[in-house]
Amino acid sequence: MATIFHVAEKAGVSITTVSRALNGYSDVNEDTRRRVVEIAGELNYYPSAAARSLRGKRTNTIVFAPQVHAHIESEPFFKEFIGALALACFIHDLSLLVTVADSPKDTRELYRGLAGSRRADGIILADVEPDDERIQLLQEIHIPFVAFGRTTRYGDLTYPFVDVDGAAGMQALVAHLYRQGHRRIAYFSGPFSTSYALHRYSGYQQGLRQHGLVEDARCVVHELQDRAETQAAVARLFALPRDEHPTAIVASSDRLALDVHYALQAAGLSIGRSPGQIAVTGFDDLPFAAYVHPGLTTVRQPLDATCATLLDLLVILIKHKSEPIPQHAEPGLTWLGPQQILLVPELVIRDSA
Amino acid sequence: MATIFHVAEKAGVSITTVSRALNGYSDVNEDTRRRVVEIAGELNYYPSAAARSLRGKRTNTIVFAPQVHAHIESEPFFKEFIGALALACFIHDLSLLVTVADSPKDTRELYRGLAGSRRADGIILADVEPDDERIQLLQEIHIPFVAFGRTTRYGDLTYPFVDVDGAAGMQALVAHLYRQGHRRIAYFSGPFSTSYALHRYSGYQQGLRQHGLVEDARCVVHELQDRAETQAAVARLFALPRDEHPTAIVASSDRLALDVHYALQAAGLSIGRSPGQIAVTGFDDLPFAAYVHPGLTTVRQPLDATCATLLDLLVILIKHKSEPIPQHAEPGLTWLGPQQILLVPELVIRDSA
DNA sequence: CGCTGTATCCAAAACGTTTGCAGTCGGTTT
DNA sequence: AAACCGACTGCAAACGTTTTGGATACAGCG
Repeated sequence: MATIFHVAEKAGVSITTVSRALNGYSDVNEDTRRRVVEIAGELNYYPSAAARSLRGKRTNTIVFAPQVHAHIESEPFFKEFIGALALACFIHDLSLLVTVADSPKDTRELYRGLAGSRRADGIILADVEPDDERIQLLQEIHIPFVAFGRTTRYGDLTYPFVDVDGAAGMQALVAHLYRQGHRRIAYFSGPFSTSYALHRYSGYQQGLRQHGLVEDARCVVHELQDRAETQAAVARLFALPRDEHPTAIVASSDRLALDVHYALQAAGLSIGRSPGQIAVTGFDDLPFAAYVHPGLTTVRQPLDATCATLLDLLVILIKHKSEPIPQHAEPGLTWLGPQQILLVPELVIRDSA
Repeated sequence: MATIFHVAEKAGVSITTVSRALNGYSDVNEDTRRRVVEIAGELNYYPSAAARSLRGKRTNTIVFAPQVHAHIESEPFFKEFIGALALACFIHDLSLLVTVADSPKDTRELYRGLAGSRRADGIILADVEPDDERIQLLQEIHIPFVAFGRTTRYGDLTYPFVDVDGAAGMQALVAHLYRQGHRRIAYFSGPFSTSYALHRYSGYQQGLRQHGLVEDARCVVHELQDRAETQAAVARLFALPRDEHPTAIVASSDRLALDVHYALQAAGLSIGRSPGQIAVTGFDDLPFAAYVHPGLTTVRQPLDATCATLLDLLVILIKHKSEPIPQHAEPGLTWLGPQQILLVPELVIRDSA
């Protein structure tokens, strides 16, 4: 395997010159550089990542370290997320390390190990919980990180995050349903152990208020875990007096919406936007939201933009360490704090509502 | 940040002893070891990954390097795959690097760079094409790798792979349909640019032959790309004379099956196992196969077993470099060659067939 | 008392880079 | 003529480990 020595020898220069030539320093003769570059190519030379990160203090690697098994609810979305993140990393010329740990204890240990072994320059967090202890841990450890999602008490703490405005998305959804004539809108939510579930629910509530509707406790179901529970909840809904049946069901995620979808179809109810049909909506715009019939009306999380923003922020953090961050304005993007960005999602109207 | 020197100093021993104590060598006093371990803990010491892999020749990292954008067809499955792979890596105590490249040219460069920079000990390939040039490249480069999937001419070449027996899966599916009374079984396939599509198709053909059925060219559609094409193909199927309508449609993947599902529902046709309904089957058992109504009958790719096997094989390859590989027998697992393993998939019967 | 064996420990080399500092060599300024 | 400058180039240190090949001390043995 070729090292910098081989290149230096063959080019008849010192390793210093090879290094400088390859790294684009200005103090090397243009002819020399060309020769070095050519020979490096011939020899198939690539600098050793290990040596490089040992010497310089950078690994050019970031790690995506989700809590797996935390909530099955969010799994399908995070698989999508990884894909988008990998692509964004490629664009930023970064390597992406993916780690998972089973238990919270493992997670703590994992993060410490990651930081301690200097395996990565920064961490991307996801699946943030309402009062997520990992954030404090990472701040103590002193490793650059950006979270995808907020704790609910983000007012107190300042830590960098990017989030999609779940409340705004839900409001848009409710507004859409209201325009379509719906007045009895049910809400199904997954567990409140992730913060986005809370934000989305509060968006639903705000949406109702904005249109003068009142929340009907019998039509709001929380902490839904699996399909059986969802099916039972749907059954309860339609066991209400006929004139109190909801005409639309808003679900806190696409996965849950698909469960609702299934339950309605299994119950022989028709889904859609026409009168007499039940409207169903989701959140996330997973690829499979378009695969059911009728297609699921939902809110698209701007995955590519989210990942790009996450990385932008993280890269800045890594570079500046603790210097202040420049805040530039951009459309579709709100700065909540110095390192806190909110992205607005987009309504995707299909046939289910 | 604590280094081995700090630990050594505080423990009053040399760095050699610290290293050996922490790595479980036998020639260090048990008392000393305990003290070292304790102090390492206090100091939050973790060995530098860079230094370690610079010195020892191992990174304890493997890289998953799929060809992205090659075929959208296979995307959803590979997102699932990453998740399973990450978990398997965690179990093997390996780090997982995920890289993607857009173009084949980038891919070549990416692989060379990966090997040249010694960033990882081995590579996991996926999405193997019928005549995949990457395999030759990797053999030239001389980096341990295992492919998930086969080239179609795997007879000639010997390279390590793990694959799920698509042909066997399809045969099981056809047999199941035959038992259910189906005699006119259509086949829809995605592009033949991936080898598994070929294997699955040949399994379908074998399945027909085994039951004395003959392939009807009008009922076999290849190279289906998007939903519009699928919808058109379904329409053509049911434009045939009534008594020549297929009673079942076998799709080469779940994704495609869901398109068929959608097309049938949109055409007002009923899907299911009862007489008069159209049966639909898929392949992969994506999570969403269970989310449509009726649930999709399909063939489950044993994802966890696949990833575990891939890693087992790769780890052996890394350790032995070029020594012969021990071949141990196990249920549900066939050795095609010295480093070539075939896993048998499992039929998952739901309500769509 | 010297020799061998065992249990423990350590110094130093090596891994492949990047970079601070110092050198060389023409040409230009004072 | 001396001093200086700019453009290049090279030496050697440093990054944090693991490992090789001893050292040291102490016990048992003849």
